[in-house]
Amino acid sequence: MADASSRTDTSTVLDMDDKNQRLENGQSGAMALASNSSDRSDRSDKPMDQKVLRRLAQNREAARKSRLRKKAYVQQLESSKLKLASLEQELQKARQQGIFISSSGDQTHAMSGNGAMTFDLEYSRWQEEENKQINELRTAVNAHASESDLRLIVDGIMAHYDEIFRLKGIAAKADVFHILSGMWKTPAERCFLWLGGFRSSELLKVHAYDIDQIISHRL
DNA sequence: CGAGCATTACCACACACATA
DNA sequence: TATGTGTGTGGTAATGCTCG
Repeated sequence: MADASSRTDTSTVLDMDDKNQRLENGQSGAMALASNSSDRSDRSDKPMDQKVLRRLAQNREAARKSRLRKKAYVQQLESSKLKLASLEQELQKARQQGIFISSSGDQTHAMSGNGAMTFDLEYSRWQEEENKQINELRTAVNAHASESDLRLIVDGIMAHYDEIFRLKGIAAKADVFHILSGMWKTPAERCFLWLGGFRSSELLKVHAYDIDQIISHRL
């Protein structure tokens, strides 16, 4: 099929050259149409001809560009489709591996392995979505979008952050050490946390009072 | 409101391929 | 080998949208 189309391309290019030649020689249908219309209005022949020819040429070019844009859009959709299929396959594989681990002997490792892996996958997807939303917000601001439109986007971003807290909650139940270690973060995030002097033990200090209460209650 | 532009339907044409 | 069919491509006209 590709072979056929490429050959068609060559032929149509040749065809185009031929048509252009005819156009230049004034033998095309367009020229005939222009001359017919100018016959009807025999006041200003040349300006009309020039105007019609210019319009035809512009429209020809516009149609060509429009088709190229459409082709690029379709190609982009196709590649997105392939990428999505590949991601789904990857996710499926990861889930299967998780199930496999959880069905093996050591339940502690099984849960932690599955939870951590799932969270890492979810987090990378969350980050992709976050980038998209930030870009959308940036575009809307640059385009001077209305207050309500901006509010909608910001609300979406806030909801998106709620989602990561929810995911962290689930992941912490499965493997709290994975979440505390921060190994799921990007290198840049880890760098900023290091610069800020963050230690996982800070979380214990924050909850020290609660922990005391729980322990004393149990005793 | 008119000019300019983008998109799309329709058409003609060329080509590849299948089939009688 | 002639012919029918499917497909790709480009030109033109019609239409809708935007902008000054």
